[in-house]
Amino acid sequence: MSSAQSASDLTAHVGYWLRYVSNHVSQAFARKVEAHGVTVAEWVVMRQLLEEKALAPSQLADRMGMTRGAISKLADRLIAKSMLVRAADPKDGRAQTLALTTSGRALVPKLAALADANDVEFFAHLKPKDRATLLRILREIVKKRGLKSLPVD
Amino acid sequence: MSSAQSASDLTAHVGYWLRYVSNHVSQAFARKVEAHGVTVAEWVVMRQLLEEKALAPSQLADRMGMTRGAISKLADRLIAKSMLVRAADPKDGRAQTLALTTSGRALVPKLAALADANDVEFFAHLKPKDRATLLRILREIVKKRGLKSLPVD
DNA sequence: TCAATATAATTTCTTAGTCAACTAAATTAT
DNA sequence: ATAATTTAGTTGACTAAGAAATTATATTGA
Repeated sequence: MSSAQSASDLTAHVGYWLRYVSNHVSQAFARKVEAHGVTVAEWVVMRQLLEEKALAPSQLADRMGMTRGAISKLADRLIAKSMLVRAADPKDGRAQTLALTTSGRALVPKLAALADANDVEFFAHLKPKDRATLLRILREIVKKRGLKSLPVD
Repeated sequence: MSSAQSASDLTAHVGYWLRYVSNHVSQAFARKVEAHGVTVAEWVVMRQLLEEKALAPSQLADRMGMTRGAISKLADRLIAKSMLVRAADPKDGRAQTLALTTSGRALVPKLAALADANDVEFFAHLKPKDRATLLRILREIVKKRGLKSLPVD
């Protein structure tokens, strides 16, 4: 008869292992991009802007699951690093638009290579079938649970 | 001929989907425990102490992948909430030991129930075989890559 | 023995986020 | 036409973390 209260084993939870692996993967990637002077969240913004040319802060906030305040400050930092420019929207006096600078655009492929390398580092050793299954299950959860927006951190 | 620089699709990365799902799961859990006035990291500390009776801050830091400074402050908060007590180690004048109070011990099973519910919410709909495969793959990555300590957030 | 070093914990400073209050511009409704 | 409301973005107060400096105690070695 143990005196321990009931509290099921933490490691029985799928969420535990998911967070465990995910956090290690993210931290490893953070260390890689840090060498180029940007954070993971900053990288995601830059990556979005490579595809979209220019976006409103509010659109970035929605896509990334961050608040507008956070994007506002994140943009300030990237502007200070000469990676981004802020411009007034001529159509709407309230709106701003964010776009990559030339040096910002030049950095994205370098960071993308680090993202590729990080994924290889953690997942390339998986058997192709397992890797496909993992992706399928994760996408399935997103779809079934109707998850929206990428919470970057 | 597109003018876009090369930067492979973000969503091709396993790490992307892993973080996407993991962050949603963690945030959902954070909202649940918040109602009881504790954070996820605080919950993990309390959960550890239910099993171990008492631990040194340094041991908690190692297990959780947090710095000693972070544990020091986290313990302060839990002590302020009357969930934990700090005691001097009689053997070593430098050392401290952290243990649950009676109310702390009483709260753990309630939080454990929320952790169970959260896992059900996100993963119960999976086919049993998929669920088992997911767990196996995640544990395999931890083992193969020699990942240590839980980075809580 | 007692000086040098190592270890445990805390504190200070900085960073990056949230939330809520705020400012300015656009839209809606009277 | 203009008052009320909504929307876009920024700012300030606060939170929780990490890194480095600091304090106190233990251990090692000359």
